[in-house]
Amino acid sequence: MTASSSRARRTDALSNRARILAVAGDAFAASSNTSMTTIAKQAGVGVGTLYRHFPTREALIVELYHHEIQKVIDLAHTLAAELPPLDALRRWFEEVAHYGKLKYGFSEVIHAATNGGLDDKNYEPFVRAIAVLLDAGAASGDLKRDLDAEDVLLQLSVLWRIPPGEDAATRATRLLNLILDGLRARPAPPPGSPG
Amino acid sequence: MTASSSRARRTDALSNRARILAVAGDAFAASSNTSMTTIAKQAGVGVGTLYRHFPTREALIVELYHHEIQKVIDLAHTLAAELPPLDALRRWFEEVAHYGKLKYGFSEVIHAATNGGLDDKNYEPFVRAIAVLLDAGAASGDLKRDLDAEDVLLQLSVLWRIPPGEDAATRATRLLNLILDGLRARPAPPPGSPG
DNA sequence: AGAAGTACCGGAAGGGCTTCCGCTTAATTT
DNA sequence: AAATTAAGCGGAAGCCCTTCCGGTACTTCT
Repeated sequence: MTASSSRARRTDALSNRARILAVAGDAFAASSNTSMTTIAKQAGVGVGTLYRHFPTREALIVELYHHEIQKVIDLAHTLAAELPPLDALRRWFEEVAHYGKLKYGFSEVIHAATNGGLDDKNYEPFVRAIAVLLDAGAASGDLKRDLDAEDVLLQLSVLWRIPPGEDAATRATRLLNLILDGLRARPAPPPGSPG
Repeated sequence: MTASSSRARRTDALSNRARILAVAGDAFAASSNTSMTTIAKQAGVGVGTLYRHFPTREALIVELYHHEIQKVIDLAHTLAAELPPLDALRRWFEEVAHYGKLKYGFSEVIHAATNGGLDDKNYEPFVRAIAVLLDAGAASGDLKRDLDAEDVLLQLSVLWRIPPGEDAATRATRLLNLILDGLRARPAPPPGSPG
């Protein structure tokens, strides 16, 4: 059922693409700001070819971490099914913060999507994963009911903008708690409290 | 008491600096991503001169909006003194969001500071302004007691990363509410509630 | 006024991202 | 097997930010 309109992709194009991904994986692992030119050179192709396959630096990165991103997205669904809503949310946030620190594919997805680039292919599943977690919390009454998944995603993006340093982990935890508390349903104030 | 070590600044340097600032003000107002080269050209100086006066693009922007930034910082102190803590905080956040949208000097300050650039000259007053607001809230019991001003600043930075669009204002408000709820002191859960 | 000293200027140059387009060559047709 | 066609290639070129340094021209001293 694959819509192969006219011709199949050329084999050299295929192998180039694969080689670029392999090289880029190593390159970014070594230094996260390796230049496109360098990657092209190492892969033995011209910049033009690199850009034909990945129209943007961010596109390349997103493609690279595609699998890891998918794993995290899947995790959201698993957690939502297996844990109490609040725990699920917290666990997932922690996972996101962790990955965001190590690799930084997430950060790129958010940034690209947030800044109008990138089609929804990568962004939307992320949003839906959050929505699942939020829905579970809304159903159980632990979370507010009118939460917007994109809002939450935006808040999460703060987690990987924490400047690196020895207290980074502590800050991440603190911020995570603040975010979570913001999402939690507020108990009604006791009657007769000062207005 | 000014430490004028050897000589006074040259008059051409002074006038160049002033002209650059004037030109840059207009240029950024017209298009926030005007290039340094363009600004230099419009100011009738070489890029080298531009960079001698403002070692970085962000430095130029920060200097440009210095006054506005100071105004917002002052406002924090005023509000803290005049309004109930929660109202003061909300009002101030709204102001920050507003300015951040219009100009974007703030965004640059945060970004620069967050990414290790920029000395504290611009960053610290911002943090202290927040601290004042937080302290007032802690004293009145409306806010949590152990809040970190830098954490809150980081959260605020989300406000000016909202993608522009017709619903931007709505989203800003929603996010602002989430952030505020995260900062508010949580009433103790009623005794006997499910753990 | 003239000379000396140096703060400051200007723009070439290096490195980055991305676009463009003439040429190559794999895939397909005859 | 030769011819045809267009997918794909490569790298020059445009624009950006920033650095560097030889030359200029304010200031100051005599």
